[in-house]
Amino acid sequence: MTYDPVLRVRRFNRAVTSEVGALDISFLGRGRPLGAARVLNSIGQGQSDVAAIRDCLGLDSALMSRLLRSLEEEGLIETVPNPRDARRRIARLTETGRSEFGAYETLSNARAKTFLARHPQPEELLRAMDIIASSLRRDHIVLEEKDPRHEDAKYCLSEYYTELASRFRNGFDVSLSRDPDARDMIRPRGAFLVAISDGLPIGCVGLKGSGGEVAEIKRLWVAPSARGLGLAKRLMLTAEIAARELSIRVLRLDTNSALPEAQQLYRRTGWNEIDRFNDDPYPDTFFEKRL
Amino acid sequence: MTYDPVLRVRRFNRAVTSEVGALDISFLGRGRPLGAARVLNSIGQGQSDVAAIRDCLGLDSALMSRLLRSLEEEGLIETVPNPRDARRRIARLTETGRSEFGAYETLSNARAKTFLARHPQPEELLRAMDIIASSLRRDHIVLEEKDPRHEDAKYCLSEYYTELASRFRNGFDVSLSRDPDARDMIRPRGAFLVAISDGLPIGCVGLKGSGGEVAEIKRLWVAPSARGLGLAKRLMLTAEIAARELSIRVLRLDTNSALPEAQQLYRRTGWNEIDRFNDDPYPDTFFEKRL
DNA sequence: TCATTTATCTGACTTAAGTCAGATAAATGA
DNA sequence: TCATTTATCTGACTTAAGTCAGATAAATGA
Repeated sequence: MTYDPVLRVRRFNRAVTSEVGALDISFLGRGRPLGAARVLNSIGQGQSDVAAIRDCLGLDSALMSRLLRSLEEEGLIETVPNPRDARRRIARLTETGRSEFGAYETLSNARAKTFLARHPQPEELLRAMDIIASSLRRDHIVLEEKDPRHEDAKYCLSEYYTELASRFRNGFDVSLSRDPDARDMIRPRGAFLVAISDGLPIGCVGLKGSGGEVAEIKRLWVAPSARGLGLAKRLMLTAEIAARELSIRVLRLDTNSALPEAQQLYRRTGWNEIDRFNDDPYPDTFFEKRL
Repeated sequence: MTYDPVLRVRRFNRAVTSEVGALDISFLGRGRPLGAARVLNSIGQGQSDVAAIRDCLGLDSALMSRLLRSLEEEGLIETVPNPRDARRRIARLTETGRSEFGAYETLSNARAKTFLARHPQPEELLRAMDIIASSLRRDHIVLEEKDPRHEDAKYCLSEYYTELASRFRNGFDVSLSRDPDARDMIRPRGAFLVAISDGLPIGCVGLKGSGGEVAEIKRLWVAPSARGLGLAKRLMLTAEIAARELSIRVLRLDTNSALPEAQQLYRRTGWNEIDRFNDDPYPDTFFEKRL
């Protein structure tokens, strides 16, 4: 029996909007109207092209111009013409602007911390928040190629190992598995992709090359909060594109029947089951795909 | 390994606020400023005391007065002095106002439906929304005494049976259990409490009386989305208060060791284990509490 | 009884946000 | 080359929201 979904969505909306004081990135308390604070924040976040900021905040050009002037008068930003198109302007923080932006960041972080501290079961709440954020912003998930020793990659891998440990009947110990050398997953031999959603790493895949025409797909993982969004498929296809760029002709992978949804994905996307091709203790099923 | 919770909360905030067009109960598209629409909505929702509306929407009295005038001029509401205090006023919808309020409701429902339809895995998303709404609004959960045959009570009971079926080794069939007569859970013999959070039933408990000094606690259930908020304890204590009002001196209950968190609650709140007092096939542990 | 408090209302403001027309200067493309 | 397009800016507005002081009438309580 399912309670009316429409009622549940509206209840969520009411809860979120009524707690807006705690949730909203509201730029109160620093004596500056919201509009100006939002522009300052965009610039601090790394956006510099005036037209891009205007677009992304949905501001009218007249309003945008005035907000920039007011931030300039406060000494927080400076604008210079774009050297490649003198009609356009580039905005950047001054030293004062940087410290003011930092103050907003500190305030936002503190607010998020207080918010969590006020709630029992913060871990449960966070998991739910992750699901909602990943789903709402699913069209803004970006795949970035990173060094497998990068912080975000290491986070994904550690989550991946934890998940294998909980799903394999006899657990999982990475030291018993053939852990690929990081250099085999960096160009020109291979690649390592991390899916980032609004700053949070939510998935990864490794392309482990050997220098030859055959490479392996390793470490395909999608965060529980981001499942069902088609992300695994996207990671695999992006890894295939990277493989083609590296002149790789044949891809192989090993997997375990304790991960049926992964096998289903491979079968549906042109992979064929082949004989065992290594003596790693964990996998029991092997696939190949010719590019 | 846990990713920085502060980053995750802020990511959620960005996602929710950037999707505000889909989420916010924004009163656009009916040619009326937000302030007036919010007041109309409050009145439509059943609030009538002007001061109460002002308080709950956080409006200044001057602003409130003007918003009421503008709604009156549109012919949507009428205000009359409160008969018990002629300084206060009571606002209510006119016929036109009722249909205009209905239009907002239809719009909000349609928007919620469209929102869900746009997302893959809506059930997963709804579960996460329930968790967040219950947690954010945990101080606004109300316990209401209802007829166990009421829609909300029936929903809670059906969820309760589903949960028992999944947690008991051999499933659960309510027809094999001693299902209490509804009249035994209605005053003056007993009571049935439903916990409502912003319109959604999220928990229940039954007090099954016999007309004598001994009564039973039955059907204690808390929705998965509302666990960890202390709701079970609150339901139990409220049931005890009802029992005292009905001159009940001894409470009994039966439970199953497949529900360890329930047993833990009973032991921590003054219940003592006793011998089996019925031949119901499901319970294996029995408790008593003297009031 | 009567000073004080309370709820609502009115007038006269301010502030933030936003709109619209038109100016200016640079880039674009037939 | 030169009409057209584009990005930004300025002036002159409007609208929504909100503030503050004071008025009015009813309720409250020593």
